[in-house]
Amino acid sequence: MITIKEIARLANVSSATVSKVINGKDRYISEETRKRVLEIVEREGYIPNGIAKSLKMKRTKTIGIILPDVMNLFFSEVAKGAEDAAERKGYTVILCNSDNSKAKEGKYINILQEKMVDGIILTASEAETSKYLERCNIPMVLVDRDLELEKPVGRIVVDNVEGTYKATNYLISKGCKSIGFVSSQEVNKLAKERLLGYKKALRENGMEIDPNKIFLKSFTVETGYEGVYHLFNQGHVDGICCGNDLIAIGVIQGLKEKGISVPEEVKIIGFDNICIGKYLDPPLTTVRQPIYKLGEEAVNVLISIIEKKDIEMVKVLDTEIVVRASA
Amino acid sequence: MITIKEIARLANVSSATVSKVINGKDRYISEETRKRVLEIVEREGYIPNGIAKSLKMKRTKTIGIILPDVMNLFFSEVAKGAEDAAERKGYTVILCNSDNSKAKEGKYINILQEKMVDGIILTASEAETSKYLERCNIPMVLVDRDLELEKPVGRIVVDNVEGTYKATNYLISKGCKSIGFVSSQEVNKLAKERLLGYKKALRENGMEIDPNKIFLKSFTVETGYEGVYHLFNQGHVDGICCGNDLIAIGVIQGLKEKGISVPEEVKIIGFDNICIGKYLDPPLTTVRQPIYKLGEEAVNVLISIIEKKDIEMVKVLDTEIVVRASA
DNA sequence: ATTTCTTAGGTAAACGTTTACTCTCATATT
DNA sequence: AATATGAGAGTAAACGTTTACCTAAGAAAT
Repeated sequence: MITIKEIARLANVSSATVSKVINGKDRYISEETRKRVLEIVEREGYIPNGIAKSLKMKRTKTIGIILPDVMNLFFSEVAKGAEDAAERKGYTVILCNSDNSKAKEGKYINILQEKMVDGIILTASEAETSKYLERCNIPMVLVDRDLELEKPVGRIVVDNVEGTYKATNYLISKGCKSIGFVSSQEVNKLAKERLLGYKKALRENGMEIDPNKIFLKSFTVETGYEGVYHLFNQGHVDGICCGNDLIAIGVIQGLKEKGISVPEEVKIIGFDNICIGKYLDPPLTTVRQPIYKLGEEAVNVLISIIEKKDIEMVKVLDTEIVVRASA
Repeated sequence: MITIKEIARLANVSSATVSKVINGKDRYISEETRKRVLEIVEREGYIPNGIAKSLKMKRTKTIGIILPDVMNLFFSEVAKGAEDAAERKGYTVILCNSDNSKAKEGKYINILQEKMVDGIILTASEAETSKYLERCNIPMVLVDRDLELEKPVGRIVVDNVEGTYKATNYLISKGCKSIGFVSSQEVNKLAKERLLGYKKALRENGMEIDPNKIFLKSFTVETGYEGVYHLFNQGHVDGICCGNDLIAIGVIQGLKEKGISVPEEVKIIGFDNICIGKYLDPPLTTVRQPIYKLGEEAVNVLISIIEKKDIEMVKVLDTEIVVRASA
């Protein structure tokens, strides 16, 4: 690899001059020299060594994004939103899959610090701990899954209570009298909030909260599938509010197996609006989260923190019901 | 941030000694000194500066992965496979979405070179060019979409001709007499090969190749949807071989709208076996590619090249028909 | 008694940039 | 005539590591 010194030698100038030309700090460089240097840079195919630059400048123009699993439709959309926004601002992103493991999450936080990333976007793993996080002094933005932390971090979330509250109310407005809830266990704030919204809606409508109609395991298709069997063993429902769309997929599958028609016998509403929802059968009615924007805003806020523009650190994005055919 | 020099000062040794201890090159370090240094490292929460290390060592333990779009179920699985494999080998991955744009792809190749990644995994954008690529002298592995290149690169692909050949034969074995093909335009080798396999199967079975039964646009749900209308305007088919699963999703949706039943009236087979296929209605019969493994092997081969173990540079992975309900 | 080997650890260059200073003219100002 | 200003470019330190080479001292071998 050819270096700046080599270019300098070929152009008969000092490396300082080459550096200035390349970086546009050419106020005191003659047009002639500038041209000559640029020509040689072009001809030799010189590519600046970003590592050396980062060492000197103490910034890498790189951010890390830690999320449970990019194969998950939700997180891949967050990742895309984040990467797109980063690219627009001249940053590059390192992708880290935590597989919902605290250990892996901690390991990555460490690696990212070693790699001197300028900031980190984190969708925390499910179990709530913050040991690793508190002692990391790189700018950080939490997205989707919020967390109680001492240190100041950005947060991009939606109002989850409101989301399931609206969803449940929607089912009620459609005439459901007995509504079940299938979601993840209350291991984190997000899961707690979604359960809360469901209960709140029932309570406000004078409907009984029946533990037998609540099935909590994890945010997966399998949970939805199991949930159906659980709910229908315990009795009967005519509507199911799902903790997310993956669960809704499993629920619909389970109901099909049981020969129960959606939405005629049981109405289903999901949460997230993942991109595949509209191709399901029936197309999924759901609570839309602006997933892509979640990633985008996370990067915007993170870069504001990095570049020390001060800006609102917390953004609560809006949810909205997307009516399709499942409810 | 505390540096190695600071640690050295606190431990009353030279920074060389600290470096040796940290990196386990401690053959000539007394146990006493080793302990003392390690304790101070721990106590002070020292994190090595990977950038400085990379500059000196001329390697970053980072690889770049360029793919069209992580939001696409296929590529997100490739990405996951790649990231998992990289993590196991102590590498970190920079994620780049090309959005199928040559310009963006070229830009990223450049950025990755500046960031001094040790290697690049590339799923080329659709249009075939290699200008940028030929002049990049970083180890590279092509995955999924193969490309003619002068320079030596790794390649991880499946036999696409065989894939659609098997798929079409499967439809024929199920009694289809008139088989359509909906796929992407022949902009790259992959698309060409898939079309070839379809034609080959028809030819070998003495069936006519009818251009009206072939609709080529892009590898998207929309193309599948449009394809149905195109095919049924031109006449009638009783089986459709799809260039990938996303197209199959669109095809099924289009057929539903037309009130045509799958698989009774028209049988559908996809390609890829994306994770959502089994939850479709009807569950999608498809040609399975080992998508996750594609990413995994890409990283394995790439790292072998980087670390100069020599190894087979080209891997052709197997496909297999996954029978579900759509055909 | 001299040489050689081994253990323990230090010195300082090098990796490829950026940038605060410095230097030299030439021109403008007093 | 002396001084200030500005254009144009160079010098060298610094960023935080790693590592080839050096030193010193004690043990072992000759």
